[in-house]
Amino acid sequence: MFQTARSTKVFQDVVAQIEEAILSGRIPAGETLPSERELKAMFGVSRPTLREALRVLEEKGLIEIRLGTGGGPVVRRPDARRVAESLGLLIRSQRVALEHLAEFREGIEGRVAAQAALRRSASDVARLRELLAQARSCLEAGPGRREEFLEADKRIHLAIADATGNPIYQSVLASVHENIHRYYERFLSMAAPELRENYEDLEALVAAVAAGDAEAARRIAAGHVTRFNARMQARAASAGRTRRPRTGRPKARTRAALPARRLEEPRP
Amino acid sequence: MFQTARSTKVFQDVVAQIEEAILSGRIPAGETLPSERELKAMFGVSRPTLREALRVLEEKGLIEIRLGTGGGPVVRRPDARRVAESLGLLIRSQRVALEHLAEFREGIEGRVAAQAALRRSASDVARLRELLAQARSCLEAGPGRREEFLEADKRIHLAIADATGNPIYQSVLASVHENIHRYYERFLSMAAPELRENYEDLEALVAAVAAGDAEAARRIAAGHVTRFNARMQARAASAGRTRRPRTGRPKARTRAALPARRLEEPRP
DNA sequence: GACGCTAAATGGTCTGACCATTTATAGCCG
DNA sequence: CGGCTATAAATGGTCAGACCATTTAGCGTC
Repeated sequence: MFQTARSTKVFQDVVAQIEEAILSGRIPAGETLPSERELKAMFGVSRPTLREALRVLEEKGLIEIRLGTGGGPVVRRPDARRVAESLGLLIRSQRVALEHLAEFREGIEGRVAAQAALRRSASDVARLRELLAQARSCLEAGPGRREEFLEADKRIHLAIADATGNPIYQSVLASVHENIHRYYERFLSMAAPELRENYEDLEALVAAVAAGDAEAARRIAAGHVTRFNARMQARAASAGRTRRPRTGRPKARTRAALPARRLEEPRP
Repeated sequence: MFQTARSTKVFQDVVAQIEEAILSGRIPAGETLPSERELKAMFGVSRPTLREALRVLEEKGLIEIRLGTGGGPVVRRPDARRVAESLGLLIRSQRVALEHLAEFREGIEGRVAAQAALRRSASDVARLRELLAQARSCLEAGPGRREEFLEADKRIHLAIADATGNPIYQSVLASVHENIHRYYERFLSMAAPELRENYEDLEALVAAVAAGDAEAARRIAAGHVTRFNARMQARAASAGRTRRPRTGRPKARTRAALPARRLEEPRP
């Protein structure tokens, strides 16, 4: 029923103590922790052990390690990137198909647009218009800047999420877009008429958000995403079967032969 | 514009290579990687360096390290726990307020319920009814099992997310519930009438999902969550100001004095 | 055949040294 | 006197080899 209370691993104890000190606010963001040599003495552990602990804290986004004189472990405030990264890992580990991502996005973008319309500030609107202008110039520049257009499209969606003022929307939507663009790029449409239609959606969307018309923003965003997904899924279908998520967990316990070996030159 | 391509840190290179091997599927989940001593030879690095890399991979949820003979680094499939944890870190570091979490949940639960209604299988329905019965018995047992009732409530929501068949809904909703219960537990209502109302919502929700009535499911779920949030926020307000997220980033660069020092006995 | 013990494989930790990077500072030159 | 440069010091990054702790597989005994 219960696990052994005290962890047997020293580095976990170090992680826990430093994490607690950071999360409790005893060590504020921006503060530099003592150097590794000092910390090792404070905790009574060896340097490799301490470094494992620092690596874990770094991976959690709680500290950032700077080199050189005056460097050291600096306390950070965790941001949305960690959430996006772990969500991305989940998606990449082949448990999430394109349809899942698309469906999820459809569910969320409308809501985000509506909230953004209710809360947008003047600077949000200015930023959106600026991005829209960028997108337009990319579009009119022809095929050479189509990649850039898709990037601007993404930025507009993320700027709308920012306008909601809700960091959860920001990180979740960032994760979704990040993963759509990274792993399904080959299915994004580059045909001119479709890109133009896309652009017109965005223009209407920004207008609705700027006007504070939540219902219109919701409707336009939902329609935009639905069409976008339909096109992408059509291309995915014609390009062959989309990989389906696997189920179950293999129980094999053989040793894996790690294929690549790029770092094989030992130092003299 | 560009960063130096090759990372200067050896352990990052090791992380990247193993991560790529795992995510590309070359090493499937369940497989055990070579032992540390073998890996260190394969990559041409020292053991501490290799171990830092393994710690990072473990923290990412990509491997799990087992002790003893036949142990070693075992490839895992990342699950929602990492997402929930990083979201929790975001919340605990005071950048996410209760309102943000509540708002996000309101946006997603209706959609989840509707999708579940469209796709639920017989076994999903059976599981929901079972959980509902548990919740009811907890409710009728009186105050002593109210914690348990809230737990059952959570499980019902997660079971509905399971029924959608979309792993993104599952992990995102799991993360939200996890964090609501961990960090806002003191604001959850324990009053009998409210719990009963909660239960009745759930009963109606399960009925709608079972009947395949997506629109009803959506409406009931949305209302349920809205009421739940309103109650929780009322309690939070009366218990004092909800902590607001801070903005900006302190730039102070002094050395922090780490207060605690529990591991101070050096080994003999 | 069931049980317990032993040994081997594996991760966990320590020590101390040296290398690489960054920045502060002192000194030089204009 | 001011600005630039070279040097040194502080700090993280890496290495090497050793020993301890834990777990399991395999063997032997009952």
